[in-house]
Amino acid sequence: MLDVTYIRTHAEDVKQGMRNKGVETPELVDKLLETDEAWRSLVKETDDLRNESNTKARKIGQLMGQGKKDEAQEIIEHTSKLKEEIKQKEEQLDTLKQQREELLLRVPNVPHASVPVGHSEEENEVFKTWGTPGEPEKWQRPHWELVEEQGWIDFERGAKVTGAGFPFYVGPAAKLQRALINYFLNRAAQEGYTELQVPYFVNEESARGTGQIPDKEDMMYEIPRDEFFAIPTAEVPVTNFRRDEIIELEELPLYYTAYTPCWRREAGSYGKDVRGLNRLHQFDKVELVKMVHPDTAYDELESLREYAESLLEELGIPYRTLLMCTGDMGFTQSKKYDLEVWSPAQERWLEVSSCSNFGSFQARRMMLRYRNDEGDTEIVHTLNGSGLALPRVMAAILEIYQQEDGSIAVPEVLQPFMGAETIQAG
RNA sequence: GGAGAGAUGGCUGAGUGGUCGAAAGCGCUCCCCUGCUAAGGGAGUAUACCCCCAUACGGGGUAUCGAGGGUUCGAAUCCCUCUCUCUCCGCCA
Repeated sequence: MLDVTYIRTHAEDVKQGMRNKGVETPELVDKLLETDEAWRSLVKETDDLRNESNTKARKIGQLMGQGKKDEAQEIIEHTSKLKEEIKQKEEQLDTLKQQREELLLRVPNVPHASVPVGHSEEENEVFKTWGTPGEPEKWQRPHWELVEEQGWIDFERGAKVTGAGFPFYVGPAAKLQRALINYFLNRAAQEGYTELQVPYFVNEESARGTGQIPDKEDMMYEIPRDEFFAIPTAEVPVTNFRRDEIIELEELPLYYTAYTPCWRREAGSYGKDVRGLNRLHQFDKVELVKMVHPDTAYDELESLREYAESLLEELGIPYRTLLMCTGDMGFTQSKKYDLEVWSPAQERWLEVSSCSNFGSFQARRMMLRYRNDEGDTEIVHTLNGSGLALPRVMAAILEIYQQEDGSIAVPEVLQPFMGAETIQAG
């Protein structure tokens, strides 16, 4: 959610941002400002009436205290019309306020000046490439074939027990996954992130806070009986962790990390894109969240990106970093990088991390604030990134570190966690 | 799951229909006093929104005492619904 005052004073920038992102129509801004104007004048009228009513009530109280019942009674008789008026105004006010809110929620975040303008993923900028995306060896197999043959990941039994996209990881694959989680969490701790263990279900307010509702509620699994949502990413509980709080200046910046499973309905996905570990309904991820001073937000985005990149470099996985163009970056972000690893068997890039700056967009909706030098409250800026999403990293390892006999050379940094240098093929 | 108690400002905690956005204490900030320390005195100290004035400062108003609704001229205080917390019992990793 953007600041209305900002929209009022920078209407043209906001409209241009919308055009660049290709969402909604700029007329939305005009309609919003109109509604806002109407709402504000009605607030004034209503508050004035309420003031009158309060003044009278106070007067009555005084008179009663002095035992002047008759005089009090006289005033009381004159209040019924006022009461009715207030009630009417309040109803109108409710409607307008709601309209204003709805319009406001539909205005996307404005892209940062450094973001390339574009309409589709083709116009994303390759920001960085690391390592050599290799040609597949003739014996090198896609990860899904290998894991099925070796019994390391059991998609079929997962489908039996729950459904498609809910695999079992068995033996060495389960251990490899745990090794990655531990590695990522330990590295995040070194980097200054505070580790959180979080609820895996959230209520509607939290989903609203990070913007899954009203925009993307179809992505989430719902537990209607208890009115919970299964988290689609740890971003939701972690960012909401400090919702409705005022953070002292000295506390900033706050870095949080959490490992969680993530559940996504991924409605409408099928075909070869979702084979194996490419896309699942349940997957594991280590998430990174930053709450920072507005002045440092874009620097924090760079360091977040660099940190996520360093994980892939330490694992020896070739990757590239994309700077997302305006049309491909999403509603809530002002700037976003995607990290993609190379899958040699599929000869394609797979997204394993997305690092975003939301500016004040999320925090405003959550009333996540800090107290500045002057003691005034201001909205915190939030960022997040994956550090990293597990399945595709695992897929990359299973392919890149695959040896001719089907065994897997364990990346050096994971060996302490695995207690072995190789995962033997059976 | 059953029975009961409760939810007030950064914290503790008063307040059961009228001048209460809320006593008091603690904490915090500024000032004064004392040669440092301790003690003491004074002032200030919630959040959001609207309006005026004005790009600083300032002034006025509205709302908020867990949330939402209701009664009343007037609600922290009375009524209803919900949420959460605590105690006891049951169950349980």
